[in-house]
Amino acid sequence: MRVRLVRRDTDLTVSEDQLIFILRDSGYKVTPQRLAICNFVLSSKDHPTAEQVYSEVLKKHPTISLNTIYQTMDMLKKLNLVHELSLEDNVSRYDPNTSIHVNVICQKCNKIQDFESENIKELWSQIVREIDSKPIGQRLDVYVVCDDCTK
Amino acid sequence: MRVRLVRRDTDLTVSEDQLIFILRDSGYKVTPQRLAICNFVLSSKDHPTAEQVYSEVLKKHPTISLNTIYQTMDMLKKLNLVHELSLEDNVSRYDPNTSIHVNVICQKCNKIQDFESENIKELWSQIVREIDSKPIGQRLDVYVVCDDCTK
DNA sequence: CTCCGTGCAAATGGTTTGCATCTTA
DNA sequence: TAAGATGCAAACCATTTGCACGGAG
Repeated sequence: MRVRLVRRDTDLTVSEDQLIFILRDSGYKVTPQRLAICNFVLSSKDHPTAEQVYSEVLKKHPTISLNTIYQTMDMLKKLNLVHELSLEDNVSRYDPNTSIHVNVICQKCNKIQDFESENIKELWSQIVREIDSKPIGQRLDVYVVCDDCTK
Repeated sequence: MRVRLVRRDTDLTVSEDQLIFILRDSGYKVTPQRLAICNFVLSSKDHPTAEQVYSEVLKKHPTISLNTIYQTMDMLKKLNLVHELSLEDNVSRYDPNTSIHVNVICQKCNKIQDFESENIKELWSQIVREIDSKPIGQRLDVYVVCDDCTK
């Protein structure tokens, strides 16, 4: 029997109030730019690159710079609110899904889809148990050719 | 009970004769530079960067260029004799172990250790079975702080 | 008022490209 | 001898750095 898998349909995004608390609590200042970047990235169902975050946030903040994007992504990484995925093109994607899941990545177009399930988490924990080390994170990729690219 | 895990102690490296056959068979010409690069990378227990391959091969081929390293690594990728691992520093490492295994990666120094076992392969195949796609590859990372960096 | 964040510009550095020369088959 | 490989140099481009100004606390 095949388990039906859904892609992250539960919304794991923190609310803006929660976010503001986390930032202040960690010693980061709350600025309109940071909020705009965080709102976009943390609610994204995609895995945007810095450039994609930039062009999106640019709509509301016409003077924002890529520098600020990178700094904010660093902050989000430190707060463990996003994971960074470096693909073979050596461009980083940012994933707001920080729970254990599988990235299904198209080898042609680099599109990424997340899959998670309790069963995957259980099986992965068995794998980790075999390895004699204290894991502080993981990355599980499956490479495919997606439907669009198969055509 | 903990399964004892060893790092790739079986030598999976193809012999030079096999390699030469594979290259010719795939339409690639056999050159001294290619053989030197392949010999080093394919027998490496490490996960060298292009720069590291370069400085190693430079000892025997003082005029070799980075260009040739990159081209040869592309060839090895196409022949599925190495996997490319892009880490968060956006520098590619090359892994001659192309069977299913876990990369144990130190977050501080980026050192990589491979772990493989039959049990891991079995558990991973169960995870893949859950995902409705035809995998053409995978990448399993566990992030740790290695012993050296803990000190 | 102080420190941190922002944004502009310049620098960095891994990787790619163009091209003339050389080598393999 | 023709197609492909090499090596030099220049280009590329994602990311980082330096720094003066501005806004948050």
